[in-house]
Amino acid sequence: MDHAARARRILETVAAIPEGRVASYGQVAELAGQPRAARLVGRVLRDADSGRAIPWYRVLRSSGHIAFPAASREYREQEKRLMAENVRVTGGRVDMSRYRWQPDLDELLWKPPAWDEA
DNA sequence: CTGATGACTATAG
DNA sequence: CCTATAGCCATCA
Repeated sequence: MDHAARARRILETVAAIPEGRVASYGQVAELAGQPRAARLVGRVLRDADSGRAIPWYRVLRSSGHIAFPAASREYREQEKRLMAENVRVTGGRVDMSRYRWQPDLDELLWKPPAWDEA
């Protein structure tokens, strides 16, 4: 599989993340059939963000932290978009145990997070 | 070819 | 929670 194909699969995976849910770079890489290519996911998103309308903001570090510097414009943009989908972001961090996207199991027993404020 | 560089991650202290 | 280390993968000087 060449670079273009790998990038395409990564973008498809990111595009599949449902609204109100998030995934880590490593998780996206794995779901895209490329374990240990977390860094590649970041690079692909970097190269693709101009133009396409993929939900890049639904991808976070495994810790749940936004990958951009807190002072950056990207950081604020990502935080804003996530909150707009009811994804709680506190201190630049998202509770992964709560918003992590789980493809298979998910479609069956997940109910929309109309809440906020535990 | 070699070394440095990231939208990364896991493991130790 | 924080820092330090060591892997990781593609790109670039």
